[in-house]
Amino acid sequence: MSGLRAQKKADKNRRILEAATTLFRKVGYDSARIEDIAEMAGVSVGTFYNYFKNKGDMLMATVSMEVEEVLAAGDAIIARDHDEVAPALSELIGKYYDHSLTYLSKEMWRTAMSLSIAQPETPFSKRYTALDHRLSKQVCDLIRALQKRGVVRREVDCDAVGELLFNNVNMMFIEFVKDEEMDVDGLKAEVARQNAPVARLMCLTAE
Amino acid sequence: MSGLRAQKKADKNRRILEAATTLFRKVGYDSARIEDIAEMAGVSVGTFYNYFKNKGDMLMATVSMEVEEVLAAGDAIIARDHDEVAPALSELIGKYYDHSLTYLSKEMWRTAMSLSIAQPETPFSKRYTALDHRLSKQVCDLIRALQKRGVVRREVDCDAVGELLFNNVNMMFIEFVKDEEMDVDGLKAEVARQNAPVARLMCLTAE
DNA sequence: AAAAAATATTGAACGCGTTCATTTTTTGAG
DNA sequence: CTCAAAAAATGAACGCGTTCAATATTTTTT
Repeated sequence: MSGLRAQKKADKNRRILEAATTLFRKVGYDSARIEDIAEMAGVSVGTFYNYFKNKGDMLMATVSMEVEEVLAAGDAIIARDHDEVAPALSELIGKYYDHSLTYLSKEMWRTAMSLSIAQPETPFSKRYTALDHRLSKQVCDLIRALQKRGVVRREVDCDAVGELLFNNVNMMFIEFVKDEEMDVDGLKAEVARQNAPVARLMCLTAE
Repeated sequence: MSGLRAQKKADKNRRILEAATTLFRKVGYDSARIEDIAEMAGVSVGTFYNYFKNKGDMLMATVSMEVEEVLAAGDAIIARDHDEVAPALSELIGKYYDHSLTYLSKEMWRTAMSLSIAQPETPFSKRYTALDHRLSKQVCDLIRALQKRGVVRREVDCDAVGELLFNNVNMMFIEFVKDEEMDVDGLKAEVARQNAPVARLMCLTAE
């Protein structure tokens, strides 16, 4: 009979997570009170805190899901053969941006980023940072793949350029979520413009 | 005598600002309570809120001072003649980083950045973003100056490259303030490595 | 100078995330 | 089945940023 406790626990975990994501989407992260989440999940406030370290930790589940999916999609893009630098980059980056609002609103992204900067020692921040690094590495991998195919000059340091480009992608994403007016297409266009000179200079063909 | 009110006001403003910055430096931003700041300034909590919109707004004064100074120093660097791209970039960026901890601690930077992302509609965030854009523009100006001198290829889009490089500088600075272990020299070295390929490709001489 | 209007100060109260001592439920041994 | 120990649930209480109705002070009007 010893599965009872574990089963209840799993059930509550799921109910709380469901309630939280529902409320975050409905009223926004800030306006969703722990009390409301707990009530919707049918537990007390104290129980919420037995299951999650704090409110911010609830976001991480969603952020993780988002980024894991986009990483998988990115791998598929890298695996294909590309004959030009700029279009390959645009495709990968475009995938990041297109997918970004699938599970998270701009407000939720702002909160997640804000938390990861404000409290870098928390598990939340560390997981967030780790996901960022995997994305950065993926851009490096794309450049390297292009170099292997002879599309990118042999002497280029792929990691250096990849990190540079990704950091720009990331910073522009911050600008994007800070501005409710800005849409994904505008974002993609701006980043493509910023990438263009580097993409061009990296090419052998542009010689 | 109608100057009485204005004089009292200016005096209180100064006292509150002084108390806040003193406490921020002494015990950190989070641990400095409004109650303590108010007490040290010899006013009530309510009065604090008559002078400042909120706690975060107090940071902006310090951030502004910091960035204004660094912008002035940057202009002086750009005004000089540079014969190579990488060293010129390193000097400007190095100045940004070297100056960054003059008035603000890493924790204060984290708080400022975090606030500017979390609440983009506040005056705080808007002023912060404006300062960022001026810094970004300064990097663009440096590239343009190098291009005018014939050090950078004529066909390069200076704004595109400048924004790209600055966004990397900024993102790396976020990593820097998130990591209490990291020192300025390590930061500068990493950014120089990331810049190197782009700097090299931009050069005419590397042809 | 007194009264009225304008402006500034105040601190108790509020909202909400978080904690923790107490109570309730579950478990396994005898 | 009984009961003591372990685990989980609970909600009142706390901390701190922020608000606001009441009070005090300064300026203007007469």
